[in-house]
Amino acid sequence: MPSTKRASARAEAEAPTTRAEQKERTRLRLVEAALVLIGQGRSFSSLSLREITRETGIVPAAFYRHFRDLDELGLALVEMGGATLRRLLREARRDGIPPTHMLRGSVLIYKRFVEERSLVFRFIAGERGGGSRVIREAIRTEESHFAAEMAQDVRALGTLPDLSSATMQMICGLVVTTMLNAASDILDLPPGQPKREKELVDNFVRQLRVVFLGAARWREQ
Amino acid sequence: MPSTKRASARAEAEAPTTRAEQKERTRLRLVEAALVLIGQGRSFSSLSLREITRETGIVPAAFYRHFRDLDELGLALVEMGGATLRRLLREARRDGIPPTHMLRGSVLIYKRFVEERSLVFRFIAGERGGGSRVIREAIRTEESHFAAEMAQDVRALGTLPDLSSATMQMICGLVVTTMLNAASDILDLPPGQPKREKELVDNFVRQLRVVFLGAARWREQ
DNA sequence: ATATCGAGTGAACGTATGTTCACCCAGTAC
DNA sequence: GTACTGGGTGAACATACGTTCACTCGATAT
Repeated sequence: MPSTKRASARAEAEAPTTRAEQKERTRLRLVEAALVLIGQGRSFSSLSLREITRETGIVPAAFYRHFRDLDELGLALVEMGGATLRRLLREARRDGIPPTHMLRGSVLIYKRFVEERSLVFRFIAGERGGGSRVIREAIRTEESHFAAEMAQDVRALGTLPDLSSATMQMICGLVVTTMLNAASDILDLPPGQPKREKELVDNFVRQLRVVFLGAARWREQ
Repeated sequence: MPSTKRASARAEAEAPTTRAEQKERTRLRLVEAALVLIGQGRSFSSLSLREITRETGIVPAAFYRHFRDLDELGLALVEMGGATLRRLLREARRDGIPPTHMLRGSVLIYKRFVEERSLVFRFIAGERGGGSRVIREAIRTEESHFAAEMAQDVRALGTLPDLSSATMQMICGLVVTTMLNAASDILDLPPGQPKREKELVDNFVRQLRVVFLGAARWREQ
C-alpha cells in the first residue's frame, strides 16, 4: 500500500508534497490572492484572471487547472464566507453571550470578528448586491442557512418562546441583513475616528434592540 | 436680444437645439446608456467607458466633454437614484397610505415602484455594497437623507408619538436598509413564479411589522 | 524500471481597454 | 459679417485582457 509507505516516509520530512496536496495548495493560493486584491480596495467582480494569477505567482493558463472561470473562484469565496459565518455562531455558542448588556456586547464581538476577517466580509458585502448573478444567489443561500442556524440557537436560548420556527427564521433573516449591512459600514470606517465608530455601534445596537422588542411583542397570526 | 428672437423663432419649430441644451441632452443619453447596460444584467462597476459611448452613439473621446471619469457618471446615477427615492415619498404623501392593511399595501406599492424603475434600483442595490468607494459613500448619504425625510413623514403621520427624532431616524434607517435589501430580492425574482413572489412579499411585510412593533414598544433611555 | 499523468510553462492570438491629439464645423458673441 | 468656442470626430498609442496550444518534467501507478 503506497500511501502508507509515503505517510511514514513523509512523517519526519518537512516537505509533504503529494501531488494532490500541491494542487489543493495552489488552489488556496488563488483564492487568497483574490482576497489580497480585494483587501487593496478592489471589488471582486472587477478583478481579472491575469491579475489574480500574477498575484498568485503562476501563469494565466494555469488558472484553468483549478477553476473553469472567475465565477467558480467566486463560489469558492462564497463557501469560505459561509464557513466564516458558521464559525461566528459556533464561537457564540461556545463562549455564550455577555450576561449584561447582551446586545452591545454581541455587537462589539461581532465588530471585532468582522474587522479580523475584513477581506471575507468585504467580499460578501460587496458581491451580495451587485456582481454576477450566480454569486449573488450563492450568497443569499449562505445567508439563509446562517439565519436558520441562528434561529435554532435563539430558540435553544429560551428567550422569545412561543414564536413559530417560520417566524423565528423571518426575524433572524432581518437580523442577518442588518448585520451584513453593518459589516459594510464597519469596513468603511475611517481609522482613528472613535466618534464615528461609537455612533455606528450605537446605531447598530439600537436597531437590533428594535428588532428584538418587536420580536418579543410578536403574536402569531 | 438674440435669445428672445431665438425663443420666438423656435417656439413653433420642433428642433429647439441651443448649444447648452444639446450638451445636456447628450449627457443624459450617456447616463441612460449606462442604465440600459445595467438592465442587460451588467453591474455598473464592470462597465467600460467605450461600452457606454458605443451605446450612446458617440465616440469614446467625447465622453470627457461630460464627465472626468466613470465615477463621475456614477455620481450622476446616484443623484438620479436619490431623486427616485424622494419621488416615492412624495407619491406616498400625495396618495396617502392604504387605510386597511397599511403595511401590505405599502409593500405592494413599493414593489411596483421598484419594478417600474428597475434600472435605477438595480444600480443602487448593486453599488451600495461593492463598487467604487466614492459612489458607495454617495449612496449612503442619499440613503440617510431618505431616512430623514421618511422620519419626518412618519412623525407627521401621528402614529408612534413620543419617539425622539434621533430614534425615529434610527428606526427609519433600519426600514430603509430593509427596503433596499428587499429591492434586491424583488429584482432577482424569476418571472412567472407567483409562489416565490408571494413568499417574498409576505416575508418583507412581516419584517416591517416586527420593526414597527419594536418601534411602538420603544422607550427612550 | 518504465509508462502515464497532469500541474505549471511560455508564447501567441485576437480583441478590448483608457487616454491623447489635431481637427472639423455649427451655434454663439460681438 | 467675422471671430471664437466647444461638442463631437477619427486615428493612434500603449496596455491589458481571456483563451488556445504544444511543451516540460516531476510525482504517480504498474
